[in-house]
Parts: sequence; structure tokens; C-alpha cells
Amino acid sequence: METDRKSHSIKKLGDVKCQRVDESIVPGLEDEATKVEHFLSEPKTEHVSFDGILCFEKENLERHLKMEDYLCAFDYGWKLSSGGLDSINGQGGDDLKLEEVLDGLLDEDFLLDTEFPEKFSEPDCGPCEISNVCNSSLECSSACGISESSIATIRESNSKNGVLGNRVGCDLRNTIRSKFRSQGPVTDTVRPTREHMQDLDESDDDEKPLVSPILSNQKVKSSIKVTEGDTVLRQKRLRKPTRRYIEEFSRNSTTENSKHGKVQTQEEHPQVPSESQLWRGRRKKIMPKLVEVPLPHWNIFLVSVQEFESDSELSASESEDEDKRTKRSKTACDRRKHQRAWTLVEVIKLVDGIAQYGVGKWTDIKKLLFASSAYRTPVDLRDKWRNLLRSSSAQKDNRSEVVNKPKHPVRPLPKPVVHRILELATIHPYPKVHSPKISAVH
DNA sequence: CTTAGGG
DNA sequence: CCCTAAG
Repeated sequence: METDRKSHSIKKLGDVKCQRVDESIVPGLEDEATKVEHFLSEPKTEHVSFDGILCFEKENLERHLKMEDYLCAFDYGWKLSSGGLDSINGQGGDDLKLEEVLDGLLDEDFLLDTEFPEKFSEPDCGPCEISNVCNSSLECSSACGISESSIATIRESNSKNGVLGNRVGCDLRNTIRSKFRSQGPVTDTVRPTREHMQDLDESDDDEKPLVSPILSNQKVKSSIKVTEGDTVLRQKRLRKPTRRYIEEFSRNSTTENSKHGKVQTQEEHPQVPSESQLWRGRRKKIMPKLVEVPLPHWNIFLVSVQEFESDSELSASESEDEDKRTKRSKTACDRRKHQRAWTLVEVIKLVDGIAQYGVGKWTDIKKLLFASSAYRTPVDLRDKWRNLLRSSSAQKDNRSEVVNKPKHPVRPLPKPVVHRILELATIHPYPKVHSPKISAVH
């Protein structure tokens, strides 16, 4: 009995990304949920209670790692052999989409896997398994099967294991978790039905993120079901506007009035725009789509403010459905800006871009390689590069000197990537970042 | 507006 | 990531 379920689960975990969750595997869900939870959070003592599961945990982890390893290699090799990212971007459409999805897939793996970095360099993945994993992953990638099943699993895990949920790390996890908590005990029989899936797919279409649509969907659903707790939660998640914006805003609305060095009345300022508006305003500056004419700063600002006003009108209106919808999509777009973990693919893309265009051509790289990802401003790219340099050089140091990596479970980058980074670093020295460089100033 | 640099 | 100063 028990063993049956276990083996079933084992088998399933390997295929979880490629299968639609249906009735036949529901029995295994409980175990699996535990496992997923296990992946999501770092190993904890609580898991001892599931000692039966722990037995084959390693096995699964290895498998997991193998796939990841392969995917990295695959992605990397693929890009190289396809003539760099140029071709990818040039063709747009399919390739890009595939890349995005892959990106997402990697993202998950990247995030989920927290340790065992040494696995990376081990070439222990057998070809048969590889090709299997590869094919299925890719297939289901194009069919967006990843997000579906992953989401479904995560959902389940959350409704059952909500107890574990004070682990920080991924926005997605936190939000979903909290949402589920707010929905109360196990009474909700939320199961990944077709509707959910389609819903997710839809929102996945327009902006292709793996995270935000989930969040937004959760939000919508819970706001329908729960009316009280939701508002609280949502407000909790909203980020306060920055000082600058508030200042600008008050300057605009009150016609030159205040000079608060620090405006701390933000909390009750009725007109204080939420984070979403802030971001929209920001985005306008960065990638003006509607406004092509160069505008003075304050003018741009007025635009965003106006948008905000119309938005508030909307929320004031009674058609809650539509309001929620528009709001949802917009906030979903904007919210994700806040923190988005860099995926391996993105890193590689960035490195490639730098190799092509050189360090400092951030806008070029952004336009050409990150055109599809509205987040990732040129500044972000630069920041990331800065961090990459730092981390890669640090990694190099650690490799050569101290072999004990007891404290930092930080996922090191795949070898080839680090290599390229280091190469690029020596070619185009990023000003002021390279610390390990010996000051050869005599 | 874009980059660099600091927080 | 965010913010600001400087070309």
C-alpha cells in the first residue's frame, strides 16, 4: 500500500512538469505535496514526521538535479550552436516563446534547488534519461504544461501544509500561502480543474510570467470568496510609495505647498497612489509606448497622475467585476517589477549580450535581448552584471582556496557561465567592481 | 535619456 | 532593487 503510493509518487515527480493533474494521480498528491513543499522550503525538522518520504527524497532530488543540469547545458549549448541570441531574437515568435518558457522552467528549478551545488559539474546524467526529460519538458513547455502542473501542485501543498509556511524566499510562495490561510482550513476543495487551468493560461498569454498571473488569479478568487480578510491582506502587500513620488505628487496636486523633508503622512493620504500607479508612471518613463513625444518631467508625471485618477474613478464605480479585472491585470503587470529573481537563462542572455555589445551598452542589450521582458530595465542589467562579476570572482576564489562551503548554500552559477563572466570581466573591466584584482599601481 | 555609482 | 548625479 504505502510502497505503492511511494513509487507512484516517485515516478510522478519526474513527470510532474509534463502531466496534467487529473483524477488518476490525485491519490498521490498528498505525498507529492509534501515533497514539493520540501523543495520549496529548506530542509527542516518538521519533515522528520514524513520520514517515510525522506527515504526517497534523495533519489528525487538527484533526478531533479539531473534535469536541471541538463537543461542548463542544453540551453547553453543551444544558444551557442544557434548562432547566439541574435538569431533567437531575430526570429521572434516561437523561439522567443520557447525561450521564455524554458526560462520559466529554469526559473523554477533555479529557485527550488537550494543546495548540492557540486552536482553541477558532475557529468553523470545518462543520455537516455536526458533525452527523455528533454523531450517531455520541451513538449510540455510549449503547451504551458509547466505552470499548470506546478501551480496545481503548489496549491495542493498549500492547502494541506499551510503550517509550514513562514519561509521567506519566493514571493509566489508567500502570497499563495497567505491567501490560502486567509481562506481558512481545509474546507476549500480547490482542486486544479480545467477552469483554473484555462484561467491561468489566459493570463499567461498576455504577459507570459509564471508568477504574476498566479498571484493575480489567487487574488481575484479570494477576493470573491473572502471579502474581509482579503482587503487586509492586499493592503499588507501593497508597497508604500516612495518619498520622491509623494513629494512630486503633492507638489502637483497642492500647487506648491509643502517641503516635507520626509513625508510621513503617506499612510492616510487619500490620494496617495498605490504601488501600481507608481510603477506605471515609472514604466512610462522607461518605455514610452503611448507617448512618443519627449516630455518634460512634470508632464510625464501628470500623465501618470491622470491615469491614477481615472483609475480611482474606476474603483469608485460599482462595477466591481470589471474594476477588479482591469486592476488585476495592471497590478499584475506592475507588481512583478519589484523583485524578480534572475534566472539562469536571463543571466546567460545577459552575458551573451555583453559579449556582443560590450559592457556599458545596457540599453542596447536591453532592447535586443530583453525586449520581451518588460521588467529588467537597462539599469537592472547593469546591476545584475555588477553582481555577477562580484559573485563569479568570489566563486573563483572560493574554488581555489577553501573547499568547505559550509555556510553559503548560494547556488553557484554553472561553470561555463562563470567562465564566460570571468572572461568578459577581464576583457571589459567593469569600473570599480573588480576587487580581487591586484592593484598594480606600483 | 543613458550610465555610473552608492545605498 | 532603488535613487541620484553626471554626461
